[in-house]
Amino acid sequence: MAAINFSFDAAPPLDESDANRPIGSGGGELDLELIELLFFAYRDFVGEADHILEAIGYGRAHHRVVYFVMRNPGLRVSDLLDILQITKQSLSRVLKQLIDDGYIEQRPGPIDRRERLLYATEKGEQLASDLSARQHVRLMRALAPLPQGARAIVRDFLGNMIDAPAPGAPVDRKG
Amino acid sequence: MAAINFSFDAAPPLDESDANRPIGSGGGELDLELIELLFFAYRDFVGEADHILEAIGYGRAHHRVVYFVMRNPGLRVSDLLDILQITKQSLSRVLKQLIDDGYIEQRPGPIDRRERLLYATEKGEQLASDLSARQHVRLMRALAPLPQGARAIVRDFLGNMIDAPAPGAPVDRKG
DNA sequence: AATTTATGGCAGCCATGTTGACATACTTCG
DNA sequence: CGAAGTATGTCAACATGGCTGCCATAAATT
Repeated sequence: MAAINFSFDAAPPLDESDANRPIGSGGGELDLELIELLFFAYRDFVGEADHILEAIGYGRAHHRVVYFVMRNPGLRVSDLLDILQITKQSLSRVLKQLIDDGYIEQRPGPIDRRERLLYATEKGEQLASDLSARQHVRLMRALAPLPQGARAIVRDFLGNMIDAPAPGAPVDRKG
Repeated sequence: MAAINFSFDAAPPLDESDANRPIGSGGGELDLELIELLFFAYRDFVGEADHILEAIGYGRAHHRVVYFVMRNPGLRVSDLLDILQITKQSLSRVLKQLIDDGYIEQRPGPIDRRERLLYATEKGEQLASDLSARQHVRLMRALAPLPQGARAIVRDFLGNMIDAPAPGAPVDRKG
C-alpha cells in the first residue's frame, strides 16, 4: 500500500512551457514520460473504487458491467460484449451475479423477444453512482489546478486515443 | 475485434468551449464522459502492444516489468514491487521468465550484495523499445490535432491523477 | 420446416493477482 | 562472534477474470 510511484528520474528533457513535439529533434526517442504517467494515473484511478467493491465481494468486472448498463439503459447483451470487448462467457459470469443480487434486471425486447434488455435497478444505480463518485472527485482534483480549457483538451486527447472514435465524436481543434 | 466503443449517447451537457467545471451547477452530477473516455483510451492504449507480446508468449505483466527495468537500470527487486504494486510472488513468476529468456539480467549490489540489481539486456532494451514505440505513435497521433500546449496539460492532468506524485514532479499551473 | 440469431450454460484452460510459510545469503548490531 | 534483521527466492494453494469449444433454447426469418 506504499503507493510509491518511483521517481521519474530519467525524465525526458522537456521544458515546462512545451508544446506538442515531445522529444528534442535528436533522434527516434519516445515519449516515455506520458506512457508511464498514463500507467500510474490509470492504476490509481481504477484502484479508487476497489474498497466499495471489496465490501460486496465484487471485482472490477462487476464495476464495468453495472456502469455501462447504468449509462445505457436497455442495452442488449451483445452490445455490452462489444463495449467491453470480452467474451460471452466472461461477461455472463459477472452478469449472472449482478442479476441474482438484484443490481441489474433483464426484460425481453419489445420487438425482438429473444433479446434480453438490461436495466440497472435502483440498487444498481446506487452502486454505479457510488463508484463513479469517487472517480469523479479524483478527476476534478486533477483538473482543478489546470488552466481554463484543460478539461476540453483532456477530453479530446482521450477521445483521440481510442481506436474507433464514436460516431460524431472527436475532435480536431488545432486551428 | 469490432472495437466498437458505443456511442456516448448520454453525453454530459457540456459545451465545446468549456472550462474546468464539468457539469452545470444543477446538482451532484458526475463527469461520466471523462470516466468512460479514460476507460476506452486506456483499454486501447495497452491493447496496442499485445501483438508483439503474443508472438513471444508474454503478457502485459512481462511488458510492465521489462519496461520499468529499462527505464530504471539497476533497479532493486523491492523497488520494482513498489512501482508495480503487486506481490513478490506475482513479480517473481514473470521476472524469472524474463531472466531465463535473456531479457533481463541480475547483478549483485556493489554495496549490499544481498540486492540483485536488475538490468535490461540488449535484447530486453529492444523489446521494451518495440513495445513503447507503438504506444508512442498512438500518443503522438492523439496529441497532434490538439492546440499548442496540449501535451503539457495532459501531462499535468495525468500527474495529478496519481495518488502520491513523484517527488519534484507536478504541477499547479493555473495562475 | 429449416435456418439463423440472441442468449445462456457447462467444462476446462491460462495469466496474473493474492497469502502464508519457509530457505538462503548477507548485513548490522550488541 | 553470535543474534537479529533484511533482500531475495521459492513453494503451495487459492481467486479473479480473461479465453475456447461445444451444446441448448427460444424466437425470428426465410
